[in-house]
Amino acid sequence: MFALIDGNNFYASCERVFNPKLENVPIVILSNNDGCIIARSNEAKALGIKMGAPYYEMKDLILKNGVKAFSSNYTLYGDMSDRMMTTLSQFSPDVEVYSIDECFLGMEGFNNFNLTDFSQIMRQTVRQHTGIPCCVGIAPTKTLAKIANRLAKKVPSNNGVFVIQDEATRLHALENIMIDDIWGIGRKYFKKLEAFGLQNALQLSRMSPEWAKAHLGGIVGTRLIHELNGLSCIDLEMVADPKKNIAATRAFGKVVTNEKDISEALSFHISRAAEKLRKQNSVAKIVTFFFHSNPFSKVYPFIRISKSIVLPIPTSDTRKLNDPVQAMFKKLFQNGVRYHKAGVMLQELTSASAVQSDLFYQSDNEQSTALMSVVDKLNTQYGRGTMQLGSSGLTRSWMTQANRKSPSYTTNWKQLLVVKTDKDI
DNA sequence: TCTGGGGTCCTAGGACCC
DNA sequence: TCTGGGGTCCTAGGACCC
Repeated sequence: MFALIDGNNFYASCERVFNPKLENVPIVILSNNDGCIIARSNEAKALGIKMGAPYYEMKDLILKNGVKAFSSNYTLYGDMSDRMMTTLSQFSPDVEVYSIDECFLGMEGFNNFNLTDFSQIMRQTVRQHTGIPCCVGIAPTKTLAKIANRLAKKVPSNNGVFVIQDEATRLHALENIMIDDIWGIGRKYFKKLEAFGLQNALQLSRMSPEWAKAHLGGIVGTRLIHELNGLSCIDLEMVADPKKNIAATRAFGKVVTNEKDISEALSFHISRAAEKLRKQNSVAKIVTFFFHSNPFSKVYPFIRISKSIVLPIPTSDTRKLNDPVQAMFKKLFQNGVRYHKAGVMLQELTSASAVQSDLFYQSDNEQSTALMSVVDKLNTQYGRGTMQLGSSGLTRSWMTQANRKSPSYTTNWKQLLVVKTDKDI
């Protein structure tokens, strides 16, 4: 059996933990650059504010209804996530942190437990330790656990918990889940399945694995049918594999036209990506950079420039990643374009401890490794950007907008919550 | 005016090997 | 007239997830 625990409206709930005035008030969280709506409280959902919608399209609705909008505060959400996962790991030795707000627990050996009561205890403990409300779904496969979680959340009488333990419950659950609510069915497959006359998960579960193989992406579809029928095909992944790609990309806070700004942005993004790279103790063989104009513009043409550079020897040294990119960038930059976004991707990552040496080029030497390690330590201790490449710039007029960000209550001494007594008021 | 960022896995087809 | 069997690697593209 698998349990899936999922924080309710996670980002919105994180904001509420430190600002109780937001309780029962509609709130939305905006994407980077305050562009799109990426999380909503139940009240905001009820107003018809759509997930992923551009903020400006929803602005009227938001102002009219007193909806509070926040820039995303990933420092806060990441730390709250850690707290939630730490709390949950007390309940089972087998933990898979699936995303910032979700975690699977292995329920092997819990046969003699009343799983519904157990789930309620988990919910209460997470709420007490972190302030985050969550729901629990338990079932014999991960896909069914996802479905159980959905029903725990959707049907109020379930009190935030749903357990699929017997055949009758499984059939009942499947019948009450629409096709597009199934884990692994996205927009395209939804359309396709609809065309076959399929509406709910029960109908899909009765299709043959061969049919699924032909119509739902081969092995993926086959697995999905089995999972719906209670045959577990997707294991718990308790140890996160190192990333195979690392990216750092951002839209600019305003239209950028000049070479220097984009050069700075690329240097800045390379520094961020290299930091992530070193954190997982990897080195990169390929660095790709790109910059482009606004793909949504109806007035200006979409222009995208990108280039992949194969490094002579894999590295995690920010300078060795940045230098060739800057050199190539100078050759590729085009004047007269209204640029919107830039980014870098690191690819073909391998372990830093197993770098193949080269007859002509030296791998990262001791000085290089030592320098990067000092940079990382200083930036951890004294804050991001304490040490940086000069080429990342200082004023950064191109920087992403975040005009509605709440304080980093749990990770920054200067932004701690201040509790006022009656006297203060 | 204004539209995010970061990932994964799978398949098909081509080129090539013995 | 008649032309095998088994495999790898790479890339582009398509789908999905949060």
